[in-house]
Amino acid sequence: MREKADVNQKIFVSAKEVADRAGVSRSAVSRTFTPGASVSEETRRRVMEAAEALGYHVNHLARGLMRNESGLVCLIVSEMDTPYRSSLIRAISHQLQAVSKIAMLINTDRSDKSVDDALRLAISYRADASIILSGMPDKSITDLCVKSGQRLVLINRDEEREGALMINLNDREAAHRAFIAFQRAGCRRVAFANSDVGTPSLMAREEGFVAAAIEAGVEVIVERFGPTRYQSGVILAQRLLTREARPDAIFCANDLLACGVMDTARHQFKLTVPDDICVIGFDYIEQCSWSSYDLTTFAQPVDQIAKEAVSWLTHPAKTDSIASQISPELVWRGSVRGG
Amino acid sequence: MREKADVNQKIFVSAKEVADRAGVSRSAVSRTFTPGASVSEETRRRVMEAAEALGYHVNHLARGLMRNESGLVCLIVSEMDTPYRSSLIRAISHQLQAVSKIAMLINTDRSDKSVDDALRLAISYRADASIILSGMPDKSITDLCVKSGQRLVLINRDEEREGALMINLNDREAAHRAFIAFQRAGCRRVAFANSDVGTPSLMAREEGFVAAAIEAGVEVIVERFGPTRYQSGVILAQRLLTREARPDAIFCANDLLACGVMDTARHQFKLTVPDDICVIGFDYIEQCSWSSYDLTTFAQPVDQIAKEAVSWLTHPAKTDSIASQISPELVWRGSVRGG
DNA sequence: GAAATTGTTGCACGCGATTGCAAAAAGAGG
DNA sequence: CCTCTTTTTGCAATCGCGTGCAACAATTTC
Repeated sequence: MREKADVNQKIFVSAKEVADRAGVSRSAVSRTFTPGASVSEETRRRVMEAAEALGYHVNHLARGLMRNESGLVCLIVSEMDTPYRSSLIRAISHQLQAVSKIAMLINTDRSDKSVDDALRLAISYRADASIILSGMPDKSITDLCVKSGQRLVLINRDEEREGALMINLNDREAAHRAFIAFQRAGCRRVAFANSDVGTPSLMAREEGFVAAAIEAGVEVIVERFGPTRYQSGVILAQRLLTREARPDAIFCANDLLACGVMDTARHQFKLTVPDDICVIGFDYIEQCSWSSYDLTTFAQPVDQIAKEAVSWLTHPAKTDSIASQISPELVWRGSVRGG
Repeated sequence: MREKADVNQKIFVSAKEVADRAGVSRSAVSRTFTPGASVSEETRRRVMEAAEALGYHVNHLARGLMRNESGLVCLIVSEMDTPYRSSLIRAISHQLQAVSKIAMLINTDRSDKSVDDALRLAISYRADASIILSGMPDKSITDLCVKSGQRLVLINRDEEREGALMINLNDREAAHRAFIAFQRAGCRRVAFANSDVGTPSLMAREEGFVAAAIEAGVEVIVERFGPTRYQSGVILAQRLLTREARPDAIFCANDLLACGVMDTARHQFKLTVPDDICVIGFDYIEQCSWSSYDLTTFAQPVDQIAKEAVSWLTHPAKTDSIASQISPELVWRGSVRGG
């Protein structure tokens, strides 16, 4: 009659059944699985035995309904197969598991609307918190989250949101250091290779770099193209290196761009790094340590970011909205002269 | 008094409140948000209006409790920041979202016990399904999953489990083709570079390659070391290339190893690819297309895998356990002569 | 031995939704 | 206008669990 229901029928064993088998009340079962509840050693043993035999597991959906705490944390992210993103996700979900929470993964496209939808989903699932790695949701939605008592963490999102924790890198300052490094290496013509997506942190790096150059009275070439991926780095390098005044130093908005730039400089333009051209990246993805690149870059401390985010989730908020500033460490490798 | 409760207090608006505001019964609200339920146009409008004003969202926890269908799908995976894994996760979570399901991410360490724990968690959350990308859970647990009506998908896991869908690559056959490719390129001394973790698919590649060589009456060198990462490739290359009879062709168990092997062959041993040595990888990670590598490799069709997995979740099982065999395509690039 | 204290246990209610059922309302047909 | 059919609606039961409350048992104290 109802074949669809038949197939999807889930028959999990409930606390009632365990109680019957153990010869105790349902409350006893519930208390056995509630840390800190009052149960005698004897009943606990019998309950555990019955639970084991029947394959009982507490229903976290129902528990979440009662406790008003689902244990779910929503991770909102786009292009999650990118090296930096995936390592951040890994770090976060690892930290979450350490405090018995569990990550729900939602990937979005570029649009802010899809981030809004993701947050709505988080609300529907009564997620304890949402961590946003990409895009920027509408204020009305974030307000609803906060009002509903959901925690909110924005990573490298720049824009402020009441009641949310914001973890940001000090992009400007880092960019400044990149410029100094180029100067020390004796570079004369510096350039900045950026994507054209214009996210706040990328723009901050650009602005910081340009500002440092202007401050030093040096001209700087800025080129922007495509998403922050390898292929864009290829195009950017082609544009930069065919210029009349060829740059001898390129600061790239992130490591993937840098890889594309380096490969193109070497293979297509037959330049050597760092003798003909110095390159600095940003993120500290694993590939940069590979001997084909050996890229000097700024390290985003993903573990620290993850730890800060998760520990804030488990601790009460101190003020209305908190900002955490992290200074990325410049990791010296072979793509810049000197060091 | 109870400061902790205060802080974690979540105050979501419930269907009751919406009903009151709209002047209808709770059932009407529920039906408005249940596709296919019978509600008049007028009440639906009033309900939606009230819901909008109050910021109401259906509680999926409670819905899941009633419907016995949480909408959650558990992804169990280790080392998820690895390029191949992260692209597979992306593909799967994307497909899941397309059918209104949502991925919970659990990362495990190497041990099978942690996979067991992950599955137990999946049961606790009444996940509609679990997809296992790493490790192999105990049969007692998988049986419990299947008995409870939870769907199970094993990707590249080899070992059989009753009631589960198994998606496997035809590793042996692919390895055979790799050997043929080397022969066509005129290679004389072939080698296989493997990790020593010994997962079924890696071993299948090794066995297939060795079998093909033996069949052709050619000797083959096999070296195993470490996890399937770049750094292991470096070590493997050092071991292989310092041998008296230096191989002129290396089939690597996966792309990361291949990258390490290539870099080491070039930079440390000053060999050129593919003239001095040919290399073939496995997985088709993005890095292999970078011009520093330009690696000939077997493409794991992640989108196809994801699609098969998810479509099986939404369709009734036809038989007890289903196996799907996929033949990876050999993508020819510059790391092998000829082609 | 009685009273006070401490520790367990079961009952019953509530969490926020879905849904079968029957009553009420609306529409159709003559 | 009345009857028959079709929609719409509200009531109440249900899902699996947590927990306050009161009853009860065990232990301590005087």
